Amino acid sequence: MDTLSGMRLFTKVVETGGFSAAGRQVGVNASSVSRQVGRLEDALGTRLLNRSTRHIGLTEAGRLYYERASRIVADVEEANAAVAELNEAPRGTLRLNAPVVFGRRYVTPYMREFLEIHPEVQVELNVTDHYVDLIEEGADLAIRIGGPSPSTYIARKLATIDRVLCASPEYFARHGRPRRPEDLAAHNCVVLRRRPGAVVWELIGEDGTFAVPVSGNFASNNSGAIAAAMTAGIGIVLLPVWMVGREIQQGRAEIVLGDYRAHPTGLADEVYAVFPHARNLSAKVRACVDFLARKFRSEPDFRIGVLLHEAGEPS
Amino acid sequence: MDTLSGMRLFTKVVETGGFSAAGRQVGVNASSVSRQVGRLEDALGTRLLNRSTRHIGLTEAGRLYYERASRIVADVEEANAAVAELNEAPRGTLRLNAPVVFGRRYVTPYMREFLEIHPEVQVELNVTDHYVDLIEEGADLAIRIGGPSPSTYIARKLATIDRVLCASPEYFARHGRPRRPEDLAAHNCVVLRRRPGAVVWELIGEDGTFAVPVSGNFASNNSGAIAAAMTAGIGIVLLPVWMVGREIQQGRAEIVLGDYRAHPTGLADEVYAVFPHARNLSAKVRACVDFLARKFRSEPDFRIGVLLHEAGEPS
DNA sequence: ATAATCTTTGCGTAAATTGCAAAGGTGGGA
DNA sequence: TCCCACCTTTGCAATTTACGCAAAGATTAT
Repeated sequence: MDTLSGMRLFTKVVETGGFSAAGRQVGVNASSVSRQVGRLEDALGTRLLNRSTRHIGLTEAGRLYYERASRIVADVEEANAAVAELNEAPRGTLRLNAPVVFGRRYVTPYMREFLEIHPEVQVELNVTDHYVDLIEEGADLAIRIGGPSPSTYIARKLATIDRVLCASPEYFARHGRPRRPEDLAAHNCVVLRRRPGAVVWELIGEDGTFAVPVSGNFASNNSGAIAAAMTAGIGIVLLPVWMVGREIQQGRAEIVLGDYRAHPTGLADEVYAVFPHARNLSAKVRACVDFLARKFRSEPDFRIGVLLHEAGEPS
Repeated sequence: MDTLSGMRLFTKVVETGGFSAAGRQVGVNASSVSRQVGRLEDALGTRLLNRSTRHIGLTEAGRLYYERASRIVADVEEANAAVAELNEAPRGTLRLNAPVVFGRRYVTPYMREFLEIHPEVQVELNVTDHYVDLIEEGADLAIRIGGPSPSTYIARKLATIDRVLCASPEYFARHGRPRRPEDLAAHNCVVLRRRPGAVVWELIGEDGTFAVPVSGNFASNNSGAIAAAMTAGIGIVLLPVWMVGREIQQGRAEIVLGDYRAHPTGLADEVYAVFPHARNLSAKVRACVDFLARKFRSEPDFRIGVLLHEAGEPS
């Protein structure tokens, strides 16, 4: 039986001085009140109320129980209110995980505005490139690039980031520029490879989609290393624009095949917010996810457009 | 839904670190635990636990709620224990009502032993001959003589008190003694009369039952006044032995027709314990009622025997 | 790789609860 | 003094709710 409901009704009966009055105030039939209080009494093994048709009197046990019950009922309501209040608006500590480089560039800077919008939120940002289990870590939210996440979690895509083909001017000076997607097969391509196997770059242009098997004498599972290899002149890379934008603007890298777009692979060009289950999602997590999604949608660093204009190539 | 049960299970889950473990400890199916906690979360509108198949993690709201919930659960158990403790043995304040004279003679004196037997009981004795409503008065128990009680209450008969026919020696000297029940009709009988109407004394003897209409030039609704009238020599009375025992022993009254017993009328010769409803009767009330019933059963003042022996009449 | 364990959900049955109506009873007003 | 309004309780039928079992989906340890 529902002890708490019985306690609530019991206190109401005591306060209103009758079963009918209590029922009217709570909005249930008087018979329900009678039965619930009766059940409570049976569960306690004691009579709490002495009833006559006209008056209600508290037993000694009833007096004893009433004081405790009314406090308990109040405590429950307070607990509910506390939880509700916590979630009616973003509030509390948000434990956030993000990759090192991406986080430093595109999460931390935005947090200033997020904290201004939600003054009752405290952010605890944990940057790491290692995979951490959200629940074990006690984290609320993780920003992840690429990889799939266990089905225990919800992954919401925050952004798809354009990737560009580029290499250093030095490389192009020595090996020439590819003019068509197929040309890439003959170039030294520096690929991001997380697990053994062939790598295929899929390029989409006005003249169709091209899947080009690429290879080279350098590969890595870390896109930062790929970028460094590109800067070092090792070969052509296909990287998210934010990773190579600065090099391009500074002339240390040049875009090729700018008319083509890379087909998203989910390896390095999709940004996800990962958090435990969507049902009853806390307001702070929802707010942060929405905030980042909005910001990332208009983040110029994720789009190739600007770079092409600056580089002088037609989009 | 049963909020309290949900809270209890939620705290158990937190403490045991899993739904299955909690279920095993409480003795319910793990699915029930899952659903109850889920219902609680839905009711609160917040997720309390982050679950993976292996680990359980508290949400911030969960942490907040856990502290309150565990305290509430403990409070409820304490409240239940307090009430149970109050009733596992006679304990607490017993508010007792009794008639003035009868109470002074046969209740108060016994209370000393009762209080020694039940050291945790405090008795608050209210003596009055007025009818008081138990519930309005806040009383637990009333000792009543005779009268019926409203059906709201339980009336348990504690004793039936023998009544004796007697008058003062002076009266007998002037009017003679009745030898047969029928003789009473010719005597001046002092009757207890609560409402208008004829009074009939029913006497039961070895030779049969006799219903004798009696009358006289003095009547009252108060048995003390009847006794006083008898002592004053006004006439013959039919009174409970305890009211006239002393007078008989001191020779100020003499028994007649001692071989006959009065049929109980419920006017002055039945002692009741009256208390609200028997279900979930508190231990202190039960103890007191049982105690008085036991005492009254062996109370010599209620039996005619001793008086007859002392008076020299055969029983 | 396999087995064991954990959470969740579908499903059928069992139990509990609710509102309505009637009964039994009390107190105030005419 | 009688009558009426109101109170509490209980029977009854219908609805809602809860429970256990079994299976699914998934992860960890052997």
